Amino acid sequence: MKIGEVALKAGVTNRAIRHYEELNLIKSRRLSNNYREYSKEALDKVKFISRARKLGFSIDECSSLISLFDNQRRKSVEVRNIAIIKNDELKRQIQELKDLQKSLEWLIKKCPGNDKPNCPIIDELAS
Amino acid sequence: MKIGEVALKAGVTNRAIRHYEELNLIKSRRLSNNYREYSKEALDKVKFISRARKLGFSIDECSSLISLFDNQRRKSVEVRNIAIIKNDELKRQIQELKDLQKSLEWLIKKCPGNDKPNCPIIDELAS
DNA sequence: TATAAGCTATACCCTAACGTTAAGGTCAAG
DNA sequence: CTTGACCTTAACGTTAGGGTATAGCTTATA
Repeated sequence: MKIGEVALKAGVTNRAIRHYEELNLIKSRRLSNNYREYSKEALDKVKFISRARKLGFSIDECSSLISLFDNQRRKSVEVRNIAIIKNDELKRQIQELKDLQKSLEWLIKKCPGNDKPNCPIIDELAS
Repeated sequence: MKIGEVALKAGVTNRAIRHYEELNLIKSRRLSNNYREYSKEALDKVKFISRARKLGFSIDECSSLISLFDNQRRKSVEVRNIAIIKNDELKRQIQELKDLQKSLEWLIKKCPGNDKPNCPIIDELAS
């Protein structure tokens, strides 16, 4: 199948697929008119990448995961380790954002939000 | 004062200051040797930007905030609106990350993490 | 006074993961 | 024959600076 169909079925853009191909995460052969032709396995990989990306994995991590996906002699602990690292990163990132959001919320509550110039948010940033 | 002193006092790099200047967030005059010379007001603005960045505001948003900071006839509601938008963005982003993290955690729990190839994480991504 | 250390300048390349033109080739339908 | 949908490559834009190279200026030390 051609790139548009793969994109549609995997729920990503044509550009993303070409990008993954540039990075050697997937492969295609060429038709006589130079159009890319993808196998069902390639489509599956694009779907795999799409899901992994949505789970927060970077392209680099997706690359590792695909190698494991391809490797029938993989050890599940290898996959699990990648996931654990990502999970820890996510937890840390969430906490950072929560702290920020709380600070911002606090400032918003203190701001009268009227027509006058006096503003605790500006004051805090300028302090 | 020169760029190094401003950087030190504001807790940012020289490069960041030059970057802010390129984007017209701050200004400097030049000494006879072409070195940048900053006023105390400029230092205050760099500090302002630094704090705003740490609160999650983009450079573009910092630019708007500085305009309001400079404007003595600003309305606090304008500042508040920018902060509210950012706060909403943060909340949404946090929720997304939380959902991701929960999904990942669930998969990690289901994975045996041993020497065998069978892996629910891979299975899920490939499903 | 000469030299080294330290600060400053401009300028170009790099990051992540594509988005977005630009400019053009291919193919089926009307 | 033309229109429109789909495909191609190439290359710049995005975010917020970091890193590096090269060179000029300043200051402290030998």
